Amino acid sequence: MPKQTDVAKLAGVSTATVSRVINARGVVTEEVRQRVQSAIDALQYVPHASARALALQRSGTLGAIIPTLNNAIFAEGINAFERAAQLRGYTFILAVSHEEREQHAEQVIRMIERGVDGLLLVGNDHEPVVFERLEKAAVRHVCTWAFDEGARAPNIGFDNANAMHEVVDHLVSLGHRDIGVLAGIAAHNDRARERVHGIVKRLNYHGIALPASRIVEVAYSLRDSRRAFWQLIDHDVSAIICGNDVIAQGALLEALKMGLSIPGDLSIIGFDDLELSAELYPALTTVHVNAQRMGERAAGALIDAVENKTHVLSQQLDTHLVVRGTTGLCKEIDANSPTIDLADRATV
Amino acid sequence: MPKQTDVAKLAGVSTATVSRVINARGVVTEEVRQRVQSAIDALQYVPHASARALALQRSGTLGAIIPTLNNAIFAEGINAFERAAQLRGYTFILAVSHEEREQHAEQVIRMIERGVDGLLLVGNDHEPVVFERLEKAAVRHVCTWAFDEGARAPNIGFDNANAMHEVVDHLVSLGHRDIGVLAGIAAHNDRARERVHGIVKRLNYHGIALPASRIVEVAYSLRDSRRAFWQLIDHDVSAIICGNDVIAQGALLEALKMGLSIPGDLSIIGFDDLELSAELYPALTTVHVNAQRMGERAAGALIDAVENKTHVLSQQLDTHLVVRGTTGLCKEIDANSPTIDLADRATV
DNA sequence: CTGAAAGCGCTAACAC
DNA sequence: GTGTTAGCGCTTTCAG
Repeated sequence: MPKQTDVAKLAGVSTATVSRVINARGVVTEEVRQRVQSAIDALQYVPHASARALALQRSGTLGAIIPTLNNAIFAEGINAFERAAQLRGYTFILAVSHEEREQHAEQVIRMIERGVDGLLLVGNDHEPVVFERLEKAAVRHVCTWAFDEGARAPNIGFDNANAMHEVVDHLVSLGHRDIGVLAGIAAHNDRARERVHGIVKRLNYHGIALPASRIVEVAYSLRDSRRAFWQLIDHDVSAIICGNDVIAQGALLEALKMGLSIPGDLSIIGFDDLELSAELYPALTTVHVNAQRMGERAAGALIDAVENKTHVLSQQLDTHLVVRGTTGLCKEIDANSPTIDLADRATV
Repeated sequence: MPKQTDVAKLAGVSTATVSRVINARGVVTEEVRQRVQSAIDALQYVPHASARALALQRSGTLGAIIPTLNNAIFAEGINAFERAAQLRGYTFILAVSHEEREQHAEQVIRMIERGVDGLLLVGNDHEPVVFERLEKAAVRHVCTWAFDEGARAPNIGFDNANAMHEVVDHLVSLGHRDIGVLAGIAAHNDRARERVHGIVKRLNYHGIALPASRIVEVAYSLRDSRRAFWQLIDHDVSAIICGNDVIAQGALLEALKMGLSIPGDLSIIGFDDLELSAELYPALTTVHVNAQRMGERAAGALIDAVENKTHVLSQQLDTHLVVRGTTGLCKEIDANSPTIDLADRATV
């Protein structure tokens, strides 16, 4: 592989000049610039990023550590993050933790080794050592998919608990009182915990209890969700709130398969608003999350902080309920009995 | 950030010794090893990957350039590729081309700059300059999602054309003669082209023509697929072969919505066998592709070649038709007329 | 405007 | 066994 010296020799200049041309810094005669450029083209010279990173003490890379790519919502966010990074000239390094806790701290260290300029993490639930290392190494980082006031690191995401308020309000206004939850696995996952917490809190606000037996934890997969659905159905619920759309899709598919009429017999609500959710029949009522924007914002915030030598700023994104075809009036409500008017209390 | 010199000083040894301890090469007294290790822990020393790469002339990274992450099949393959890379100690660099042709050659150069030890590409349809650069830089690479004898670079994937043979045979054996195709966009996409080519060839083998009007190109999205579905339906087909499962899911959803009975009125076949396809009702008949294995194999082959200083070996993976609920007898076939017996010709 | 030279942090001979 | 030293390819003062 040709190196800068080769280009310099061929162009009859010093390596310093070649460097100036490549990085468009300092001033170089147009004539020299062209000579260098020709040499670069002729040799198909490609600069050596590691050498550059070593001299510059900046790698020009952004990293991300995510739980999995096998969930469309993460894939979408990462897709956008990568694109934004690329547009601003940064290379993207990805690590998938595959939900394995031990991997995580290890992966953060790998990212520090690689000298990433900025790092995206998912959620706020990370071991303290993770933040210590990151701070010590002065690697800017941002926790996404969550927005908590008390978080140790900057957050770019939404309030998972609050997002559930309108979900609960919606169901309650339709007369539902017996509500079940098909939640994501809570361990090491603050998003899943916060969502359940938000549901409990808001039901409580409406004077409705949520017995533990009506909360079932399930992995984010269609198959697991279909199986878990049965555990809940036994508990005589008229509506199910799901930890995300994959779970909701599983529940919907299973409900339809067992011959239930949706939303006649049962209401179902998801979270994420995946492309598919709008296309199913009936289309899924769910909470819309703009993962693409979150990815773009995270990349932008990280890069801004790096280039302006400032701190990463938190940003709260919003979510909103998209009412579609899987939620309807609770059939156990007598049509003549007064339905609760939420107008005076439902606003947050 | 502490560097090797700091560790060396604190442990009272030379940097060479520190290096030996870290890389577990050469021999070091157990006592010294421990002293160095303590120093590393005390300082929370993290080696500098760029400096290492520069000295070693190997980066310890693997790269991948893919069209998008917003298609579960790529996400799955990349997820597996990353995992395999990580398990063998390699860092993963990802670039998404977002289907933009110009980006592509540029991205390959970025990968070379980063000094990736191995690179995964999707399909064989890349500009010659891409291969030239890669060969010149001696970066091992592999083209996935395809297996073509004549390909310039090593392939780890399946034969897209051949995969369609059993699809066609299946439909023909069910009596279908009026077949439509909802194909992926052919431009810059050899996989999409090969699939259509395989269909045409096999139909031809059965003496069935496929008029151009019955081939509709469509982007890989549910929404586009639903729209395109109408163009095909006008052409009076009894079965539709889709470029992938996303397209097939869109077609299925739209068909059900318009009140068609599936497979009674229309048969539909997909490609990829996404998790969802098995869960829909009726479940989708489709071609199973093991993207996870493909990702693992690609990473393994790349790393083997790098570490053994050999060439990357091609591997052909197989696909197979999974017959589920969206394909059935062609209703236009008179039940009494002799159905064609394929037993003697259907084997490839 | 351009060149010379030092140094980024690490590894690999080669001495000792 | 362990230390010394010379780069790996690039950028960046500092002279000129």
